[in-house]
Amino acid sequence: MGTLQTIAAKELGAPSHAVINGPANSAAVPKPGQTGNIQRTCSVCSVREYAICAGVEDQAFEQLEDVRRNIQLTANETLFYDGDHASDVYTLTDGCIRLVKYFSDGRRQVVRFVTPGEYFGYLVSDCYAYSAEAVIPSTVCRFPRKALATLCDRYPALQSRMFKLACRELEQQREIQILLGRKSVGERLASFLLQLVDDAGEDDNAIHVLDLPMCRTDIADYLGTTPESIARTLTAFKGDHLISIPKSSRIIFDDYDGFRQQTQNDDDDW
Amino acid sequence: MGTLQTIAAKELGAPSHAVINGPANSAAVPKPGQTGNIQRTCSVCSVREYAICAGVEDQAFEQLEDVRRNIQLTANETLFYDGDHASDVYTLTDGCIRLVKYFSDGRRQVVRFVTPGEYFGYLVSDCYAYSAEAVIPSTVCRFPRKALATLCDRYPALQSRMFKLACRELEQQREIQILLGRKSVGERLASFLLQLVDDAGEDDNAIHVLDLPMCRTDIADYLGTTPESIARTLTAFKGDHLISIPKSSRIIFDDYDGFRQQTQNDDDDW
DNA sequence: CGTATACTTGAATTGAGTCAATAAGTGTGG
DNA sequence: CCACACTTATTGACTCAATTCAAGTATACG
Repeated sequence: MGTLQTIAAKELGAPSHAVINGPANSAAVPKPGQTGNIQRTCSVCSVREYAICAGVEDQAFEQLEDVRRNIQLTANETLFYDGDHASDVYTLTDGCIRLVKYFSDGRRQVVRFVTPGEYFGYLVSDCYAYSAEAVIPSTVCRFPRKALATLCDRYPALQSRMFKLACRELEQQREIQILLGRKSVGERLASFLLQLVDDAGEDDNAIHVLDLPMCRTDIADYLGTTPESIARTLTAFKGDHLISIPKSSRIIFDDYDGFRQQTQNDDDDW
Repeated sequence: MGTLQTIAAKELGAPSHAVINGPANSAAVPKPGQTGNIQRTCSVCSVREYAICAGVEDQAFEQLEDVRRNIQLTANETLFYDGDHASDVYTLTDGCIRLVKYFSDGRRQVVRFVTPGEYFGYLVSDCYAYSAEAVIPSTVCRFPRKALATLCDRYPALQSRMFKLACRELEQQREIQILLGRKSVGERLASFLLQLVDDAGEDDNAIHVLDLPMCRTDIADYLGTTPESIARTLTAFKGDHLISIPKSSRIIFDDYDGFRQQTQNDDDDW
């Protein structure tokens, strides 16, 4: 199963492996595990405050810093493949990653979009159950799973932090399950977009603008539908004066409260 | 319909809360939190070997035993409601529990079926995000969340055990996401049934027989479809001589290998 | 043995998918 | 800056898997 998917991914013209630590290596195609010389320090890390690293004792944090490596990814580059031996855990520093599962017949399910500060790649089993691909140019922070496990043993706070994050992910995952199981395409898309603005938006009074990093196909494969349906539904929202779309990657919520209704109601003027 | 029943039950002022600790109390209606005198001991617990309690140091185990309470549930009884303060974590000892989310318009999504040995109810947030209802008469083991958290602090192995179980659940959850997002009703049902037999079946050579604890409506609400579609799909499988259904709750896999194909193929004679 | 509940089957309807064509971007090189 | 190629998004017409609505049948239970 995993094998087939991996093959499928590769047949689609898989891009080269990730460039690790930037400039010095960027021309070559380094093997995973190779390290570069531009190691960004944690002190300037944009997600320092809410990634795994947050809320962990100083000592643990320093040791985390020691085992970690930065990796740069270009758009659509694959970080790891479904079925690869799961040797590392990652935190996304910058950009956007899609975790995706390929079927042998070409169907694809985007399992999760990872946003900055979130981590991914931890498992019970030995192999990744999905591929990780950069949606846009991205930077991730890599932790060897073994080293992380050792640190978890030594510092229960880290273990507990990872547990909490896993639980939160489980809760999010259930939301998606509900979307996919019981909601119409319109409701799914509305929920999805709202989650994105609400996560991004700090100032509530500001005009609600959303810049989508991912394309329609990615969204469709996440929401269990097709790019055509996504386009149609967006057009319908536009027709109801709920949103406007100055360019395909930007959505402005003209009637934010009205739009919220779309999460539960689909029975309007379809 | 299961849906109406449960909603009705709730609106009518809720069925009595679970009977705690069996026989001595079974006539009365004890309040939650009250304890009875028939406290089954862990030593005879059927799931001792693979529940949270497994693989934990003796000392931690003894303390776990101290904070736990058994609770008996009758079929369709609700253990806790969506939105209740999440004060406890549970392990299912015997029976089957469905975790379910209700929409205001009557739609329902079964989020998970809990089988013996699994635990549920742990969260980051303060309130349960779903209701827990017994599918059939069931027994659960209740641990106060706070006490469990304290034990986790003291015994990292317990923490680590819970983390692993959460990760495994996350993996299962992803499988469901794929089912709901990209598979046809036939594929979903086949995957679902196979997961149940494979989990239950110890002996591989034996005839593959599956006794379903849950009704069609529950299955439909889990797989994002309708009871009618479930019935039709089962009939189709029967027509293809893949299964037989001596009674509605029992499925015999006449052509187990052929049936497995149905998880990925739907392009036969529909 | 009747009544409630769950399950199955049939017929009609529809939301969303498929296929196909057009439009709008995006990037490249002259 | 424009022409060309290429990718991504939108729109339209048609189709179909699955839902809905409506009986009918089986099964369990007091």
